[in-house]
Amino acid sequence: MARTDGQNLTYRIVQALGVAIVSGAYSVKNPFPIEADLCKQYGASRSVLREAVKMLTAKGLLSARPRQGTWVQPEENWNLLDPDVLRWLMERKPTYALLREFAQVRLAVEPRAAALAAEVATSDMKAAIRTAIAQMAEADRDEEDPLPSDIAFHIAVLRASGNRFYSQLSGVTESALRISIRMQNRYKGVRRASVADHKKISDAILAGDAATAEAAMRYLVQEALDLINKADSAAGSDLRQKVRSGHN
Amino acid sequence: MARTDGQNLTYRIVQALGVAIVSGAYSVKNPFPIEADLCKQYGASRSVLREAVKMLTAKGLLSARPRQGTWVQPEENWNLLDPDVLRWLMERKPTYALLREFAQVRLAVEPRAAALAAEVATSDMKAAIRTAIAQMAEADRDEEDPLPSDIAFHIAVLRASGNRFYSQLSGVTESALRISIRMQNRYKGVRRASVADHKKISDAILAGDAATAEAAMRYLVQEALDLINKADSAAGSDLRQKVRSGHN
DNA sequence: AACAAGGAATGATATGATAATTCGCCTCCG
DNA sequence: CGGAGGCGAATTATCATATCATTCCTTGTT
Repeated sequence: MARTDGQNLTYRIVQALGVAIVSGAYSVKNPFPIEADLCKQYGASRSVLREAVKMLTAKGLLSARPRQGTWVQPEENWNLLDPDVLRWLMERKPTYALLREFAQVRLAVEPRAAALAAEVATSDMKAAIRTAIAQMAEADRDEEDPLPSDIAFHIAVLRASGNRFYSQLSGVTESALRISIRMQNRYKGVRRASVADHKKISDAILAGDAATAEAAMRYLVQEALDLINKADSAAGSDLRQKVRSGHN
Repeated sequence: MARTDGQNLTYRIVQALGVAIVSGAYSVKNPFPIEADLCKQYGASRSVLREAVKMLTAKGLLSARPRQGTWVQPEENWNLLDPDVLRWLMERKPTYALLREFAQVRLAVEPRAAALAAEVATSDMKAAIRTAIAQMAEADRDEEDPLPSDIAFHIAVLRASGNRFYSQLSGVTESALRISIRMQNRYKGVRRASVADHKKISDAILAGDAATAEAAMRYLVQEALDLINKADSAAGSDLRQKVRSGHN
């Protein structure tokens, strides 16, 4: 989907400004520029620039008033659950704190989603879950990257829950899961066990066993959360480099 | 906060179009108009109109291309967790399905938030929780509307969790909670018991008892979910009139 | 010192023109 | 007859410029 994928100038500016904002590039010392300056900086007309700013305003990142200029909103007003915002944050500032908080969201939602999926999943949805598991097993056998199928599994479960908010999280989740799971997979021992753990969830869902599915998913996500906490206490809080140096 | 609160023309149009879109006003039979027509319809200039459309695009409601025009995105692409989008949906199309799905989100998140709050809440946050409970009890005694303090309580707990995503939900939640809780409160018997139930959660959080807080919150929200399911099976699926006829 | 008036900075709105994209039609060639 | 290529039109994207509205800041008056 990727609504802000840089086709046209406006979206490229949204992207650039969005990343700059969540990276903390603007502050009291370096306030957000006025329209005229931004136009010069990006070589764009006022229309384009204003439209970009409006999109960021719609995501809660900016606010503007005549004579007062445009300014970055306090972080608590950002729409963290907007796919773009979360992606910008995860790609540029994947702090342990953010990963942990996101893992807590997963811990809250994914077990419930698994339970619901066990109860209401359509055959299409079940097929998607089964496929993801099969590909995970295959990747594990062939020593390939299990990340894509791992993500596909979690997204399939969220969708299969039949809850639109949960499904929504799958979109939000994509980029966050990528970083989150990659981190988890860097521990080979954990990875091997992980395939079996995922299969257990899948089996329970396919069998319509909500309680088992919920418990198994809770175990898996709790494990991810524990790993983040462990890594956090073992290291600093900015893991940009560590994550990027992971394979692929 | 209410970013689209109708101060200027642009935001008024965002509001009007947003409501129209989520209400299903546009379809194959009645496709989304082209810029020129919308300008005429709202008596606005192209700049303003394009900026409004861009904001709705940022929220996942619209998409546009040269020569193809602007069209409404399929519902699964809407940013349901955007405060504006959810508010528009809840105010115009509060179907039982949507309320149920939202209650499931609450069921997933709020117990965890209560548990976290018990562990990490600052004294400020604890004070907010205590205040909300006190006002709830007072409203109950004086036969006033317990809705505002009820909402304040749930929001205070979400914030006290220290998890930014949970806090985020409190903003998203405000309008949804309003409809959700109002519905719950229409049953007087439930309401009376409800104050005690809330107090139990509050006490556990203030005492730092995470497990009890979590269980008590789960019970409360599960009750809300059950109520929605009960009402759903007893009635049709559009409850606009019923909710509006509730007191206040 | 308090207050009022006016100027200036900045976003909000309006208008008109041009560019880019893509769909549908038409023509011309095979 | 069919298909490829081109041409025209529709629609958004971008640019440029002008004016309005809001509000901060200065300045002057009492």
